[in-house]
Parts: sequence; C-alpha cells; structure tokens
Amino acid sequence: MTDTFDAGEFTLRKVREHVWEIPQEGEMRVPARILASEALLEEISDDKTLQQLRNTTHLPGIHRHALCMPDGHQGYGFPVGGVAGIDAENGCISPGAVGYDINCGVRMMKTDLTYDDVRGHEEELVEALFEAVPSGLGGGGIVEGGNAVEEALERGVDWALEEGWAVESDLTHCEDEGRRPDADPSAVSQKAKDRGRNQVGSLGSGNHFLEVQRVTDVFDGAIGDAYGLSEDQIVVLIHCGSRGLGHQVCNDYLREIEKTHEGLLSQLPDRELAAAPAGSQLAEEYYGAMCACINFAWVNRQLIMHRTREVFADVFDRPWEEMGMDLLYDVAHNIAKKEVHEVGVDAEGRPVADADAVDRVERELYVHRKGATRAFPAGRPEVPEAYRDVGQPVIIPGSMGAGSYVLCGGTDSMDLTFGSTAHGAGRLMSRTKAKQEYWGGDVQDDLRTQEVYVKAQSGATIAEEAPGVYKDVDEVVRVSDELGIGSKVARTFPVCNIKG
DNA sequence: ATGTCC
Repeated sequence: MTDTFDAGEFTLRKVREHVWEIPQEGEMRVPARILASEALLEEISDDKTLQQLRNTTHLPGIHRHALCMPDGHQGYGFPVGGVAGIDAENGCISPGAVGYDINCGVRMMKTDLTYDDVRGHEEELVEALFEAVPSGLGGGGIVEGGNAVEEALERGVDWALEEGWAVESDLTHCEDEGRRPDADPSAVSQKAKDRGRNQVGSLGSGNHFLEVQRVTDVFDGAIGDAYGLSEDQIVVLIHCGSRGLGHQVCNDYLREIEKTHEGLLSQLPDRELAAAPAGSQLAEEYYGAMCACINFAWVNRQLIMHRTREVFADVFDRPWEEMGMDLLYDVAHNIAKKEVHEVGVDAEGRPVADADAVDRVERELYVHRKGATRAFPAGRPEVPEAYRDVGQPVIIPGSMGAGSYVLCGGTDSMDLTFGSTAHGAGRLMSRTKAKQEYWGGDVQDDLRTQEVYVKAQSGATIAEEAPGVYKDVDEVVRVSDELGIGSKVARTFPVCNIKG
C-alpha cells in the first residue's frame, strides 16, 4: 500500500512525490525528511547522510522535522544539504550544523555584455582574472594589513563601500544589505583573526571558483525580467567563504562547547553534533562570532566582485560602470540565522512533529542551513525590495561541464523547508577518488572542446572538480522546482573559470 | 572547506 524506499539501514516512507520520511522512533524528537527523486535517493543512501540526518532529530528544541535537500551528502556530524529549525529560546545552536566554512556562499554579478562580445577574449580574460584574484590555499588577499579584518567582521560591506570597494546598489542587492547587526568580533579569537589577516579578498581552494558564464536559457520571462537576466547575457558567478578565519571559529567553538556542555553532548548520538543550549553564554558568543564571519565572507565576495569589474574594464577597454556590472544577489549557504517561522506545538507549547501538533504558533528559530540556500518567496520582509514582489533569487552552482541555475524562492518553501532549497549539484565521489579517476590537464582539455577556459593554481584541484564528480544538477533543480521550494528562472554555462 | 594534523 504505502510506498517505501529501501535504503539499507533505513526504510523510507513516501509522504508524496519527492518527499520521503524516516519515521519518528526511539530518541528522535521529530521525524526526518529527505526531499529527493528516487534517482537521487540511490546516491544519498550510499554514505552516512541518512544516519546523520536521523541523529539531527535528537537535538533539543528541533521543530517539525530535520530536512535533507536533494543535493545532500555526508558532512561533519550534520549532512551537507541539511536544514534544521531549532527553537532559539528553548533549543540549541550547533556549529557542526552550520559547517566549517561559515557563510560559504555564491553571488552573481550581471553585465550588459553578450557572449559575442566575449568570444575571442576568453584566453585574455581568464589570464587577467587569474592574475588579479588571489586563489589557492594559504595567504594572499586583495586587501592586506591595517584593520581590514576587524572592520570586515564588524561592519561587513558597509566597510567595503567606505573603502571604495562597493557601490550603494551592491548593498541593497545583498542578503541583510551585506551586514549582520548581531556580529560580535570580540567573540572571534585572535588566532582566527590572524588566519584571516592576509585572506581578505581571496577565493581559496577546493570547490571555490570565479566563473564567467553565459545565460543559455530563461525559463520564466517575467521573473527573468525582474532579475534582469536574458539569453546570451554574460554574468559572473563567485563561490567562496570565510577562508581560514571561519574554519578557526568553527573549530574554537566546537572545542569549547564539547568542554562546557558535556551534559547535552552525552545525550546526542554523535560528538560532531555538539551544541550550545539556547541562552547559554557559548550560544550567544558562537552566534555573535558566526555573524561576524558572515560579514567577513560577504566582504570577501564583494572585494573579488569589485576586482572583477576592474579586470573587465581593462580587458574590454571600457569603464566598468558602462557595462551593467550590477550585483544580482548574494546567497549564504552555510549559516544559522534567527528567523520567525510557523511551527506546530503540543498542549504544553513544546516542539513536535506536525502530525502531533494541537496548535500552530510563530516561534523564533535558529534555522541551520548547511549546504542549503534560503529560498524565501514573495512577501517575506527579508527579501530585498527589488525582489519582494517575485521572491528572492537562489543561485545554484552546478559543475564546469553542466553549468548553473538561477531559481526563485518558491511559495511552498515556508511550509516544507523553513524557506530553503538546495545549494549545488552535490558531490558523487570523494576528492581522493576524483584524483584517481581524473587528471587535471585532461579535464582542462576536454572542457576546452566545449569552449570552456579553465585556469587553476593546481591541476589536482581541476581533477577534484571534474564535471563527473558531481551529481546531475538538472535533476536536483527539477526536484526543487516540482516541490515548489525554488522555481527555475534561468540556466547558465561556463565561459571562463578560475580556481585554487 | 581548511596554514589538507597541534
């Protein structure tokens, strides 16, 4: 009768198309849900993703259900692609459910150029971008010295604007206008600040990149117009985070929380889920430090974007102000944020699964999104004014061989996913496996036959990021679109890509 | 992801 999916240790119950549930049992406080097609489930069930998702339901104060997005895979304690809405008054906050790379995210900058304008300049452009934008492991940033780190942590893109690295419209087209007011730089250790010292304005390594792309398809003309996207247009995608600084902050607080909140930790099935109880000093400090890292990462992407404008001005021999180089949007996909959501509660007002709720109330939650993107629909006050009538842009990077998507926050995201959707294609194989399967130079040559120009600090990075190591981004986006959590607006394909 | 192990 009931549709099920056999995922080894787990038998998933089909709630409806693309919605699968691990029923609540034992110490689980709520059920867990995976949003995926059967094809994507086959890939998810190979690793520890489902165990980690179930473990998440043990966190005190978790509301409704723990969620895994269609691109989910195993992470540190909590799946990449995981979403958990946890009570901000009676629950907890968990650094492992935010991720090591705090405010890892993506921004897209538009241009007025078309693909024809760029044809023949790809080699020059990729070389110039590679030269101008610091990348790779370790040091070297666009801005070094002074108190750039402290300013970035405290004031975010406001500081970049003051320093001439931004224009006003960059702020109005960034989440929170590029500044988290809850940031507390004093909660960031000296060691973390020192690691960030020479990384302000740097891409980093791994899956981080800067890509010049062309828009190949616009699926929704009206929203495409609202976003200013059209076919053959050149856009720039920047994917990076808070570098060693955010990594250090995550590590610092995991260790502190493990020491201080041993009692809570002993109730959890995995040490990697270590969490600070809401209202505790460490919860406040971690939240303040994390918000400061969010500001740092926004400044990081802002500086890289502004430097890209200067490179385009140089290569195309025109002032960048005349090339329509405006920020479309910047999305954070590793973050925990206080947001108000409608949730079900029992007779005592405690969090419960929807099926057991006797009332629905608005609560302030720490919405943990790790490898998941906020996807708020039209009307939410957090959506910038420019997009409030249509819904926020959601940027989903795919791979160098498949391209990327722009979606629009879907009307069903508030009901289904605490206003969230996927963040990328999701890895299919480990970095180690990728280096056995591919050689960087060959991948580069293959991509060149598709008119994609790639340049990296290390050939190993190209191998690790070969198109074949990623899931089918079309399938991930199809599921998001059909669920109504993030709807297809446009698709892009790479022209030039630089990476660490 | 990450001064790819303090």
